[in-house]
Amino acid sequence: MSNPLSQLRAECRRLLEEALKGLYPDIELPEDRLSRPPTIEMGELSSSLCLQLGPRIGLNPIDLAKRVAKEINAASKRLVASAEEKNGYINFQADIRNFSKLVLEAATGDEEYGFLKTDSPERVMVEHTSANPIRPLHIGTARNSVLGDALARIQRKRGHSVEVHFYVDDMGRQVATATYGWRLLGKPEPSGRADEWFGEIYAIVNVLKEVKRLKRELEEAKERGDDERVWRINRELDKYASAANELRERSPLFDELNERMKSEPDPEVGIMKLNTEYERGVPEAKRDVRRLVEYCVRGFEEVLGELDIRFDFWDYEGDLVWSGAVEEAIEALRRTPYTSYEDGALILDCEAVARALGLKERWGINPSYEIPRLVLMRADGTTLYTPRDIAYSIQKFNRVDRVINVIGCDQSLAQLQLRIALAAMGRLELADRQIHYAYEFVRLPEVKMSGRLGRYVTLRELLERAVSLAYEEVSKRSPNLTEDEMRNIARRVGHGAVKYTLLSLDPMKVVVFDWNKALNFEMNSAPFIQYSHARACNILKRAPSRPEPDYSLLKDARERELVLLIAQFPEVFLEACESLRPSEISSYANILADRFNAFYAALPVIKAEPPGLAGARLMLVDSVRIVLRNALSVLGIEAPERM
RNA sequence: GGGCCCGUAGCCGAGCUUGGAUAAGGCACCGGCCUCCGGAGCCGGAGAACAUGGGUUCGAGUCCCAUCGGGCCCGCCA
Repeated sequence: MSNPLSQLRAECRRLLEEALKGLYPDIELPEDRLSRPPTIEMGELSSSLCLQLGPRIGLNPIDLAKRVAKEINAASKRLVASAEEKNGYINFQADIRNFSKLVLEAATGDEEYGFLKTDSPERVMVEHTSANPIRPLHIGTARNSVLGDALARIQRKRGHSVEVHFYVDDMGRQVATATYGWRLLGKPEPSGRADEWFGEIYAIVNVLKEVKRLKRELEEAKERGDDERVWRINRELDKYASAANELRERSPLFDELNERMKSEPDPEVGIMKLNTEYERGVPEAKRDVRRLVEYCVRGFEEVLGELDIRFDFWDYEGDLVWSGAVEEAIEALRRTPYTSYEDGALILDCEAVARALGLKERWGINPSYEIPRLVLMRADGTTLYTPRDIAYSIQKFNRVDRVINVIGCDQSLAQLQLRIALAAMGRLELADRQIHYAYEFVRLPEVKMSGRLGRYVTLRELLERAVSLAYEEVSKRSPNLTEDEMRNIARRVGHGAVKYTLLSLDPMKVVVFDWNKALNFEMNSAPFIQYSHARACNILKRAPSRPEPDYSLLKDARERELVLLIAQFPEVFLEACESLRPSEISSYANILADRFNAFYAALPVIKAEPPGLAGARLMLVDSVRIVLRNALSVLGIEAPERM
């Protein structure tokens, strides 16, 4: 397992130290992360050490740098060829032969090049997606899935033992609403995609129910002559009426549900009753709700499976309640000094916990911020979402050492309260080892996406469009492929494009969804990187032989740039892993593909003369191939050899 | 009202964790490139008071404070 750039770094560092200590024996050397100079012509690595040290020892930084460079050039070196002062920096030029040999042999000698293994493997859990079952997966939840999947893959490649969990939210009113509607219809088998079919039922019932409620409130407001309220309710009503129209047009279930709900006295009450029965474990409620949820969950499994995103466990919230785990957690909290009863409900004073245990300081929370209290149990004894999640967290740590929860940033407070509850129970160490990996939402250009109103671009729709677009391209560009091959490549390219688009953005930035951007197959996209990979494969396939490489001939700036980039990959992987940022890898892969294309256009490989140069360039191409493939694979994106 | 996050060319966006040289790319726009390994490509051009105002520093897109604009949260919802 090699990290060639770290070897170059170590040598530069040693040369710097020796030179400085030789000149100024008493000098103290600060940390200096050698960085890359602006252009490769200036060298492979550079140090700004003299800029820092110069003023400290009363010397012009440029003079100091010049002296140090001179010392370094006189010393004996292996990977470094020379050092040069420029603007107070010391720029190191790598020894082309030794460094290229080291890098290219490391990359081509290891199919797993770049995936540096940890010395201390841990058990890591990634919980991701965990979308509400009655809402089909859409482009917003896809961001969660793709990020979670990439994080899990990265941790796994790092050598941790990773398990991926989906938390199935079967307890909510939303699921009860869908089940209520399904029962009204006489519980027919779903037609078509189960998750989308139930999603429609949910949206329809919800919208009809809200319309009914608003109409009633409107009458009351009119009677009271509350004009402002009448106006507000009318506005709300408009919103639901237009959503109802959209649903009526889209779904054949609308009219039937509308008809049946008319004879229902109060759907709200029916839904609440079902919800309570489910929590208590009443057999009929359990049977119907579970069946519906399992249909939906299988739908999720299928779409995500298409994207090669898989889960090791599907954890049902209901099971936590029925097993007594939730009750146990609440009971443990009740025995702490931080809870009290208010109107019969059990309350956790989060602010008191934070103060008593110094949590604000520990977790960098603004000291003047007063953390809102958390209701642990309703007056009627039924449970709530966050307390159930507390019980879930405790269970998680029975299995693993570290937890990454990929959950929308709207859950930040709930996730904080959860960790505070863990701390209150004396499990501070668990709270510290649980990360809320937050991400922002994907918005549609005009309206906000809303499952409640049935407004979303489903993930399936997105994937289908991406794949069909990719198919068009493939059939145009590679008409000699068989139908099967074209379909297969279109799938990998289309899915790659969607994943890359979601991964390459900063998770904390709000995304406005745009078909053109999501289906961009040009620069800075998965297809662009995949295409570069296919080109590399093609050269290797066409090369009649592999001449003995003469690495000293890789003198062109484009070649040096590629060698350096390849050397960098292990560090990029490590950084992406430690900082939990898959976009490090996607942007790196894009740059590597970009530079490879420049190299490809300018310099011949197979026909390069002399043969030693052809051999060295073939090693370079093979290294690029391996690194591009590995970078994509750790993001969950495939790299076809042809496209 | 309080808290968290975001604000970089017409548009999209990297860089901010760990301050350092000329602020990367892409789209759109303009001009070139298939006698040579795949044009989903390459080369060149034009386009930026890094939201605003202070501060720290030899040095700030990056750190600190304030202001403005946008998103999210502050439920006995999930």
